[in-house]
Amino acid sequence: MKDEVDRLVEAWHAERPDLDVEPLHVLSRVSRLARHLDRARRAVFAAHGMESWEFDVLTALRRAGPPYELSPGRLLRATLVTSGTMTNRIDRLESAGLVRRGPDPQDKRGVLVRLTDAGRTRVDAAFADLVDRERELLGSLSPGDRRTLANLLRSLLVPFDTDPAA
Amino acid sequence: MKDEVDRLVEAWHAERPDLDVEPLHVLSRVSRLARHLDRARRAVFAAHGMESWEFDVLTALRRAGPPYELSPGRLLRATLVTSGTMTNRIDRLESAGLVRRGPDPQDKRGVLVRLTDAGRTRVDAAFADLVDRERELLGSLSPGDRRTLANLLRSLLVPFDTDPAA
DNA sequence: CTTACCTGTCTTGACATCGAGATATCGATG
DNA sequence: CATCGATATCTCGATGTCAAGACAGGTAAG
Repeated sequence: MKDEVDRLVEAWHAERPDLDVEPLHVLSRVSRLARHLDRARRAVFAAHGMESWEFDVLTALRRAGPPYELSPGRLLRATLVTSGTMTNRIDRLESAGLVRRGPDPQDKRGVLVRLTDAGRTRVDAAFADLVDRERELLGSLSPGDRRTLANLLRSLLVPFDTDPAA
Repeated sequence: MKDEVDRLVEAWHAERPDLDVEPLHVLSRVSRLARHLDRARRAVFAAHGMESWEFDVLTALRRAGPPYELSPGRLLRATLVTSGTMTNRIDRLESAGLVRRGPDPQDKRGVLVRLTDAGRTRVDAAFADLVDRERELLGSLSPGDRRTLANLLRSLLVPFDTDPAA
């Protein structure tokens, strides 16, 4: 069974036989799969009247555990967006009543963003549906394959997660 | 060795012990890796005075082989963007002299976008550097691991590439 | 205690993308 | 050959994101 990336690599091989394009087999698939995943997730969130970016921020707070509170700095590192983007996201989530901003008692420059009860209810429902949908998408893989895949991906990810300059 | 996703899964397990969050081990890694990859690619393209979106379009044309010509419709399906986005991209690439629009002799509704010589030179140089950089990023994996990883990713990708509704 | 640098958050301006709709043409059907 | 749905491309308005910089508060060294 071939996918689009197989066709892509064949085309490159024909056009640039001087190059070894083997890395594309892994990394182009990662990018394309991520793109498809985004769409699938968007569909799940839409059923909860939620956007992907809202989900990203709310889950980061939810994962933190009680009192569901993180600084904007920690949120932007958790979601891999810039500070300007995070300010904008928090503004809108606050308007929607899903989070609330408060001062950081330890650092007068700082702010703490806390999940409201309404926010927690919303994110819990959406997350449960998301995990279900993702399990479907993994349906073609055996449990052993899933572990193998996760381990291989981890070894690619570790350099990025340990060295922010990579 | 743990990565951010291991920490993420542990946090979810502590907060939502009622859910089986095992799918995240694979799919969250795919998304996060794709995000890091985007940044790495951006850095490579910047060395060629090129943006990621330019590269995406130009490589699609380059891969097509002589005469390096595709319709906007084929280009948008190859790059997974909407038609409005593709119109905008072609406009700017045409202004930059990297592609040229012409009529489709077979279909009066249609347009054919062709790579100029300048465009071909630019994309060939950037692509060679990109493959080199990607090979570095795969450095931690043995050739066998790379094949395994590529095969597992393919099996996740096939449903999307065969059934556009997925 | 004060100078100089670093950190955390927010502001601003530019811009690429999306989504819906408009227009023109194709192709199949009767 | 007329009709009608499908297809190809483009237009337009709204919006989320980024990059760079502003600003206030922290932090360490002299």
